[in-house]
Amino acid sequence: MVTLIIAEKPNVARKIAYALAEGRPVRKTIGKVPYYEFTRDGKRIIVAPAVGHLFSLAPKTKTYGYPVFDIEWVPVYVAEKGKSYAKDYIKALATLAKRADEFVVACDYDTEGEVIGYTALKYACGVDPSKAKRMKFSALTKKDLLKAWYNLESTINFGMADAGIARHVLDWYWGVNLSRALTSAIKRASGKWMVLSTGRVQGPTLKFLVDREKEIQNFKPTPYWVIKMVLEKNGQQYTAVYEKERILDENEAKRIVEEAKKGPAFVEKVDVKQQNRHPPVPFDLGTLQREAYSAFGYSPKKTLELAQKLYERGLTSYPRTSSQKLPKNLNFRSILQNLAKLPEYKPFAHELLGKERLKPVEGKKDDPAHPAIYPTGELPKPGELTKDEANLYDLIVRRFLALFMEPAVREIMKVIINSNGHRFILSGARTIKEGWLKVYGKYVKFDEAILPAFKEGEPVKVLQIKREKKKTKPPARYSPAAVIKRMEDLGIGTKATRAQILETLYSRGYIEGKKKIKVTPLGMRVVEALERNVPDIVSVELTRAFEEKMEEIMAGKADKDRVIEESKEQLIKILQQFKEKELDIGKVLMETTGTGVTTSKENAKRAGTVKELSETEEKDVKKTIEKGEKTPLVVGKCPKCGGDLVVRYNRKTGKRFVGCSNWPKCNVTYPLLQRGRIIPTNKTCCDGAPVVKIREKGREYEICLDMNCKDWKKGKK
DNA sequence: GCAAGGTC
Repeated sequence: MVTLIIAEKPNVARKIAYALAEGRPVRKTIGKVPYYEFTRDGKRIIVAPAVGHLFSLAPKTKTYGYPVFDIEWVPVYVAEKGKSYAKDYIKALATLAKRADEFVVACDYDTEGEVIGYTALKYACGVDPSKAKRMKFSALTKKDLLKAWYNLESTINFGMADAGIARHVLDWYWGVNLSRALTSAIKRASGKWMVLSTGRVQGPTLKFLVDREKEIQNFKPTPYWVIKMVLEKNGQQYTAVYEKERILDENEAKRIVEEAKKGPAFVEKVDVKQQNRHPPVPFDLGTLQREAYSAFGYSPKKTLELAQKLYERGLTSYPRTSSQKLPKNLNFRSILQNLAKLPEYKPFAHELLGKERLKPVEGKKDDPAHPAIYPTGELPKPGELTKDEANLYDLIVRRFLALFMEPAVREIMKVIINSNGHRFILSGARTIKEGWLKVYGKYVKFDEAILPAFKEGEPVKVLQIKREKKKTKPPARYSPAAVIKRMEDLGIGTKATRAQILETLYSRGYIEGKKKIKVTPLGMRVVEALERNVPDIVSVELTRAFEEKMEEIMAGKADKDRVIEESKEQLIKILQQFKEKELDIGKVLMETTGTGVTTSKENAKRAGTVKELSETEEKDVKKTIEKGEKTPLVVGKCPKCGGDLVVRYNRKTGKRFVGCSNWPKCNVTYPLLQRGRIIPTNKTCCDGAPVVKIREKGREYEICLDMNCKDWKKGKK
């Protein structure tokens, strides 16, 4: 009797073997693939790894046309270039399977893990997946793994496997067919062979970049005035700003300056507050990618590659994680003792080792498969790391050290100066206790604006009061790190794929610019063509729909094959229509000459149907505004233009929503629940989105108006 | 030669 345990990856196979073995497991290899042999309770056990997906979907016949739905599972190295390493792993599993009579899947307990286990059993081991058992664990500790071993599930989770398989097939159907359709369209119009692509994640990602591009192209700067007061105290000059930060009317600005100049100016109020700033949370991959971008300018892809290298050298933990929590049983002291051997970390590590209790801060996000990224305590040898690797290592180590340190204390000072009835605000801020900034201040900067002491009622020596003309600025272009964040917020892609998908958009020629991403005319046209003909593929709703289907399959409420069949029927219709218009679509895609600057109206015109809808909608909103709702309810400030966010009603549907008072100059809107009374709260959440209180019969709750808010469900309590 | 998802 020999049991073969299949792990998701080599590193996990090793951990499982060491956890389950009585004594030391024996490490052996087949080719380059390591596996482990040992006994437990008299039972002979082998643990062998997959390396992620060993099998992938591929068309049965090698034709280049579309639609194509006839696909099958093949080894990854057959379907994709550069995956030859997988060959040895499949071979090793096949060999070991011959020696085994019992099979246990021990991949990550999620849909992808279930697919990895299922396909490995079926296609590498040549066994019936329904004969295999399942080890189910959420941490790779000895305790958890032993518990999982003694409480084996009698089968793998077929609901999960089916949901995962459906996800693979649906992504393939939509992505490959529409990519072929786009490629074919441009070929027919231009005669040129040029690979175009789209998919469930690429589509919406390119779409939000295009939306931003259009906002920038259509942006009309409006002038505004800022009034400043230059004053002197103890021989030093300071600048206070008028309480209303933006004045849209020049005459009003002039008047305020003239009146304020008359004086006398005195200190009306001094407000000094202390604020605790807690250390930042442990790194999940997305947060690390953003921080490395802001600290070193590394692209998300580069950061993942560097983190992978550090992980392979054993210096830091597994990087593809969405957790912001450290393992509960991690030996913090021993890691700190090791880090103390490096002179740059010695003082911080020693300070922490002097503490009685080491309690790191943790973030909200969690990941069943892996903890947050932390230094293992293994140290790099001198000269072992490249400059980039050393930078990232330093970032990870300092973040780790910061987690255990005291909060920083900031003093925030606000001096209100009154001059002839007009108020100016002089703001100061300084760090009065460094806390964790000692170790991490290198990577995060707080403003230091130190003010002298002011007394309420004291006269102020004003040197100058002036108005400055400014212009509103268009919204900023996305950086690669900001794209990853937006994808995270939208819930598209995964921590391991987002960076790669962004690279794909670059390589297709849809976007350009290393730090400030600009959509190329081609990228604009691709979104136009898709929006007009296959709006689903540029909408995040496709992901939502897939997720719903997968939930149903997992719960046994839907049948995998039925779901696949429905998607196929839907696609057949879409692709047929696309094919009929292929030449025209190709011509649109070719219109990539000129400045690339088009108005949204022009784009809408080109895109056809979109135009009609949006114009009537626009009119409706306009009428609603013109009609003048009686003093609309203000629920907050517009995060984009500073206007008022007010409750509005769609004329046609009567439904309420929140919009910016500067419409149509500003297009910020938020959806609103249709029930209950709206009560403003003065609070904001996601990127300045207002939080409102909803009062219904018998209950009330606060809610962030950003639908993608992570606390949405929680806030609803 | 196209997707998105694992992992090296």
